[in-house]
Amino acid sequence: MEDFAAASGVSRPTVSKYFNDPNSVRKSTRARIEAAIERFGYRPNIYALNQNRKLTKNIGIVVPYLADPFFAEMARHIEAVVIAAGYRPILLGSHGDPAQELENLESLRDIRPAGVLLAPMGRRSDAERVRAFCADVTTVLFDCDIAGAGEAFVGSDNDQSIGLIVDHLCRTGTAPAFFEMREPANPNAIKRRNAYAAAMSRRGLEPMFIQVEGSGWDFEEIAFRGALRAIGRRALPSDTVLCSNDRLAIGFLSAAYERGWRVGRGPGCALRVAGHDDHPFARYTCPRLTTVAQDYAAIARRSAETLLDLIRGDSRATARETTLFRGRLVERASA
Amino acid sequence: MEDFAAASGVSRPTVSKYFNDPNSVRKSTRARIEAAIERFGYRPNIYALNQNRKLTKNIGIVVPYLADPFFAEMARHIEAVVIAAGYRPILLGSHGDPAQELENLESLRDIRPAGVLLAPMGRRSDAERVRAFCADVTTVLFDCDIAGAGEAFVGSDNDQSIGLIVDHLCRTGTAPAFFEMREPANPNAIKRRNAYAAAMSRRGLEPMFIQVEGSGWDFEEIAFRGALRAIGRRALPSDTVLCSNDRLAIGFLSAAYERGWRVGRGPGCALRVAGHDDHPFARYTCPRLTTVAQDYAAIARRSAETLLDLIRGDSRATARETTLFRGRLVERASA
DNA sequence: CAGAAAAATTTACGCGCGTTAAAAAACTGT
DNA sequence: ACAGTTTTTTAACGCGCGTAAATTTTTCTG
Repeated sequence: MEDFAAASGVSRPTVSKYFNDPNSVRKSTRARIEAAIERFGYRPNIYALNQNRKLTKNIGIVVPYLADPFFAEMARHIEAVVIAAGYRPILLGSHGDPAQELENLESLRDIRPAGVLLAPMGRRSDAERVRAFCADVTTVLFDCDIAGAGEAFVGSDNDQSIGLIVDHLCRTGTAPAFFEMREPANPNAIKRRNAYAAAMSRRGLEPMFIQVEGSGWDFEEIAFRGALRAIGRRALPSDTVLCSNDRLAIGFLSAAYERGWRVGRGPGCALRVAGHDDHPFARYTCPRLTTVAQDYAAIARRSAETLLDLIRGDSRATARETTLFRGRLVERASA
Repeated sequence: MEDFAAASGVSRPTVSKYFNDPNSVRKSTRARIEAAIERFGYRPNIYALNQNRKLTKNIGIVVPYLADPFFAEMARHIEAVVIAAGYRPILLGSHGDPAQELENLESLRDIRPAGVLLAPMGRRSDAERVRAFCADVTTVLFDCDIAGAGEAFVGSDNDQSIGLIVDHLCRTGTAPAFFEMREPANPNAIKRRNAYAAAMSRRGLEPMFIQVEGSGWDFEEIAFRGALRAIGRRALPSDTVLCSNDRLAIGFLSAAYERGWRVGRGPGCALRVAGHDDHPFARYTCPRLTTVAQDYAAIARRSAETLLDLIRGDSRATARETTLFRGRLVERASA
């Protein structure tokens, strides 16, 4: 920057000032600096720069698993909002590993982020240390909540969304059985399980569970194997199956097809299958998956804007806020 | 670090030395430092640290689109290799935007990476400026080649893999038509098109193309719409369709199902569909997708190790090397 | 125990910047 | 052309570290 300043005939502090806000310097000097940029292609080192700024423009985004299109999509939305607000997103995936999650948070400290948007891994997260991080860095959680961590939480209203789809399924056919992992790593899964049970109870019906074994992030495979066995044993308690999430539904549909069970609501269909989330691939399953959409855009926008408000100091000191967005029924062919 | 050194009763340069290589200090001082780490949880700031190291341990990884599970999966493999080698991966996705691709490369400069692994976006990439970057930073390309850019390229042998699947399809039924985007952004698509034409020619057959319109990264949607129309018009030149990649195949299968065309090779099937890549979701389509697998692990390993060799100076000055891995036929139910 | 070798300390500079305060220069209106 | 108001420059310090050379301390060898 020293050399660049000399080359552009301006002092270094002025150049620094320019990069901090081009409008803070006189038009004539701005022109000189910009001409020099054109000539030499100089740009300040963002990391050296962040070392001294009192407030950086860095926003960390941490998701549990980038190879899951749900999180990839969510991250994509959030990054767009963050960039539009003039901040700099740093996206980190934790590969489904709680240790990596902590490592990601710790490494974020080094860039002194203005704030962090964190989708925790869930039950496997080290809640204690996540809370400790949130105490130091302004953080907003999304998708998955950890009690007492972060300044706010933005997610989906599982009660409402599960109610919605159970409603739809009951209205259009047999009451659904609930297909899920026996020991899900995600608190949302627990909430959905309970929401399902409650929805059934409201109708005076006994909840029916199909629980499959498995752990890790290979949900489709877990569901595929589990469904294959359940269908093989003819152990389905209902001809309608509500899967705890779309990735499980994708595996389930694949298994049903494999077994020759026609899925859908038309005549000749043996089974109805529904999911939850409106996963990017849900529209291309066979048949196309009926599901309840999480509002990716709204969750992304709200969580990012909540964080930005906190950073800007517009809404300090208020109590921890929880925002739950309603799901939207996406009626396709599978149920 | 100053304070930490004082607290642990050791000088700062020694602490610095310790973090550079714990074995370079005496056992007794190592113990004192580690005790202090235990007590205070100190860790050096990775960015400040990289500012002065002559050689950093940073490896940049840039892929065109993280929301595409193919790249997410590839990145996952590469990160694992890089970490295992004791380096620090920095993963950046370009959101399908050439400008973002350049921005990612430029921002990588700021962390002075030891090297970069780049999967270029393809024809839309700014080849000139990518080459300029590669001239400054040791770079290995993977998945998609740009002539003259980087020290090496690692990818798939499209000739071999397309030959393999065409072979399989011809041996087990009708010769395939080739389903693709009319103007693909990816050079691999062009190679596959040519490989298909060549494979057909070798058999004395006329190549048959089904080309759909569309641009961007929403391949499934493009294929879905295109296939819907092609099937609707009964414009399929063959009862066997080879898709240029699995994402197109996923869309195609969805459209075929929608139209009530049974896909597979058994009796009662109207259509066979095959893909290319062994996309993470290819095993869960209905029917499960026959495809030719790219060797994710091998490509990841080879590209990372080629880069690391270059960094370590084991193999400088040699000519630009191109490594193509063979595809592996994955015979599932769809063809 | 002396002497040699190894390790640690001291001192100092550098990376690429932000930031501040005081001094100098460049503009504004008249 | 002048006082008054921006803007810029100068000078200096700081961030959190790596690194190098010279010096001192510790440890090892016999």
